[in-house]
Amino acid sequence: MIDYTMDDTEVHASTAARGAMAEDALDAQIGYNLRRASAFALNDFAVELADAALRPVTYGMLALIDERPGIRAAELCRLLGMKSANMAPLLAELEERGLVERDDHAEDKRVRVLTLTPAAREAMPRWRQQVRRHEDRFLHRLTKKDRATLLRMLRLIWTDED
Amino acid sequence: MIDYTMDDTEVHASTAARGAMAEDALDAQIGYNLRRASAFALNDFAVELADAALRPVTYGMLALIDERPGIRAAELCRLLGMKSANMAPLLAELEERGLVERDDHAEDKRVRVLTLTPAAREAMPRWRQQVRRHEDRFLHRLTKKDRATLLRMLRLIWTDED
DNA sequence: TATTGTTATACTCTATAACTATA
DNA sequence: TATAGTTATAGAGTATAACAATA
Repeated sequence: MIDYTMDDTEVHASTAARGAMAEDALDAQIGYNLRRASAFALNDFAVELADAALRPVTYGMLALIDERPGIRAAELCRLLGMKSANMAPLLAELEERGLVERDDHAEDKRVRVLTLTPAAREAMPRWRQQVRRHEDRFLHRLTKKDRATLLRMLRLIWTDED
Repeated sequence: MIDYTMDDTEVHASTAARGAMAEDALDAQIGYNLRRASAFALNDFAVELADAALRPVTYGMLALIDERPGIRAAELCRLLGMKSANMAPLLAELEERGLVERDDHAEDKRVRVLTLTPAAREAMPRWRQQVRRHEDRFLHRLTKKDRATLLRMLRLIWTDED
């Protein structure tokens, strides 16, 4: 059993003097550190995928369409936690760039069915490799075991399953 | 030496068919899950602190000024990872709302020295309690030990120390 | 009536550039 | 020259509202 109790000497003098707990320090808040870590990773992603002109959101869309070819736009929204109002212009951009195809559904005329173009399918392995490099870079201080633990905990935060 | 080979049974059929590794699945990427978890927490923060009209960024500013009264604006920027160009209007907003005081530095006339107003100092304990409630809510599926581990790993991602 | 997808619009956060006042 | 702070502006992400077409 590991003891994670905060050492009182780590409490900033001025906060302790006013009775605020170490638990309340901004540095001790997971939400704050989650936001900083996410911002750090987003920034690193932008650097690594700059030449591909892919941002985390657009890469996520491509990756999921590649994993589930023929997926509906509404389903893509649901899986990525996006509003369809925000998805529409991004799909238009990816279609314009020749990466995504939007086809009519056979039975339901409201539905748009999504697939990657051959060009995008061909590029995906290289983009995936860049993402792997990006992850290895911003996670370089975490062991493989750490990373698996982190992944599990992050999923516990935002998903309902497991 | 640890074996990091992915179990083939976890590979989604359609991706495995095209030779993509499970490691490459969007769901398996820490960056993606970090972004989703952070977005989830940000949203929950907004709900909990809506009545106080505080967002994560403005709360962070108040919390740090409270921890380090008399801090310089430039130092606040550095600690929070913000550009001074973005900090300025937020400080103006908080001053306008009677929460922050901006005073001239005694020796260096360029510097603005920041303190909480008595009203803000009085309100901080309630806001801190709301933040604790928020953290307990979005982290309810993580044990205390999990949370300490998560905190450590998030810091390893975005900070240089430790 | 409900769902799919779209357009329009607004807000927050972040980024760069240009500027001033001061060191 | 360099630093502290400000203003202006633009981009990316996300939110709601309103709408047309279809189920």
